[in-house]
Amino acid sequence: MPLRAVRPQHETRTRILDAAEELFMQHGFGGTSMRLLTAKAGVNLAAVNYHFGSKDALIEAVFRRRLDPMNQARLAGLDALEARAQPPAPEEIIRAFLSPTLELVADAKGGGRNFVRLLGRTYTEPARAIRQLIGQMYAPVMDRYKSALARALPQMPLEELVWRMHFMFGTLAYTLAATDTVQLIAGCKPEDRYDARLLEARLTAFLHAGLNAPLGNVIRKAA
Amino acid sequence: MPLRAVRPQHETRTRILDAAEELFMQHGFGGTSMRLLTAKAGVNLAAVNYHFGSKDALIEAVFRRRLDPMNQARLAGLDALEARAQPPAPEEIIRAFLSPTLELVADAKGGGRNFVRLLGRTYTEPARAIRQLIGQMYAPVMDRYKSALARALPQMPLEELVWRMHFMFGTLAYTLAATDTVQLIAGCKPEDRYDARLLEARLTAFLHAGLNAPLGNVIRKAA
DNA sequence: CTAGCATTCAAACGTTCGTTTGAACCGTGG
DNA sequence: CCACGGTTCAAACGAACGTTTGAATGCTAG
Repeated sequence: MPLRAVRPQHETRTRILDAAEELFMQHGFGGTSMRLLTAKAGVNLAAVNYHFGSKDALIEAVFRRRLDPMNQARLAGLDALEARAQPPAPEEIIRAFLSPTLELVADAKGGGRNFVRLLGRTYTEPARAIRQLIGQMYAPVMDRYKSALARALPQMPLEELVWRMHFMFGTLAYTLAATDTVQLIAGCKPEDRYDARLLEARLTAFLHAGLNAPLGNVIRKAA
Repeated sequence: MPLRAVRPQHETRTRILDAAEELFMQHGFGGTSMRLLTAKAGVNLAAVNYHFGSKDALIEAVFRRRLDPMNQARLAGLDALEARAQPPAPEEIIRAFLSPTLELVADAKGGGRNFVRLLGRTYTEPARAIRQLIGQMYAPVMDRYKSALARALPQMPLEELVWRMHFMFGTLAYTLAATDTVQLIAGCKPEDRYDARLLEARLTAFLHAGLNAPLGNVIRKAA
């Protein structure tokens, strides 16, 4: 069993996944044809169906390759926080959730940045099957983080917490997608757009403040 | 010049716009075929090309019908705030921006809710032409609100303000899209999902806190 | 060396897409 | 009454799509 054949064995798969990640980010799923995709990957048109079965299965593989490790890291980060003596602060929990994503943002060469932008867009994907796929992959993570935040913020009604997590998630998703549709980011220094450390500091400050916003108005209106 | 013909004159156009709004929201632009669209609208297949010229022009018309009045209302709201004696507070500015959108959320019958969800998704639309269209329609509004917030928060660096506006916009967009990809909203009372007053209270509290988050960490990291 | 297997390849399949065509329809003004 | 402009209609157009096919290729094991 020679070793030299181990890598090239899956090289075509990897080339397809890399090309798909970038093209899906640029043009969306429907806007990326198999012909364009295989041409960019430098493989035959039939290679996608041979290696993945179908275009839909390729889409799923693109997400699984990045999202499974990312969410595992999120769970591990929470495990580490909860293993300590004192209970984790809300801000620490937010950071544990954010950092696996922001590590990908910092990874320009490996294509992680492409994937993160793709992911940000996919949260609002119309195709039901894709939304379901993402939802399934996130479900255990969201459960754990919801419980952790509920323990860290015992004074907050669970329903309000759920909404604020939703807001936080939206901020992250939109920031990552970073399509600059509303031409805001155009007004900031370009080199800051993908400075992961700076972005993390800005996001954490914003989200932590939002999560801990006073409850007064909401409770009064909800009553 | 008989009056009875004035309304039916554009009935086909309206029927197409209504059907397009709902189908684009459900299946996206690429996922909505002209045949499905015209069937739902109860018009002939060729009607879209006759009345709008092309599918792309129809997409633009769908957005112009709702977005132009919405952004005009945003500008009018800001005018009203700035016409008063004392300068407007940041929270008031946020509310002036949010309320035209939330009025559409409350409009279930007229299809405004459909449009708002469509809009939330389109901020992250891969197709460049559509993003540009939305960006153009938002540009004057964002300029005015950026200036207003900068005056209301003189101590905040402009660059930081731009990022926080970006975060705020993301929160709104994702909340409106409300695809529940991450299965969070599933955990809240269903009737609250479209209670515009409740949503406005929750959003305003969250966004106001985020906008006024302490600057310490960011400035230190940026130095 | 050869048989066997995984992979690659060019070509074609049937379907669906947005758009166009030219005739039919119909209320209105001359 | 007729003729005309705006509108609707069924039918067809060429292009692009995802997928399938069957032969060619190249490495591996016996």
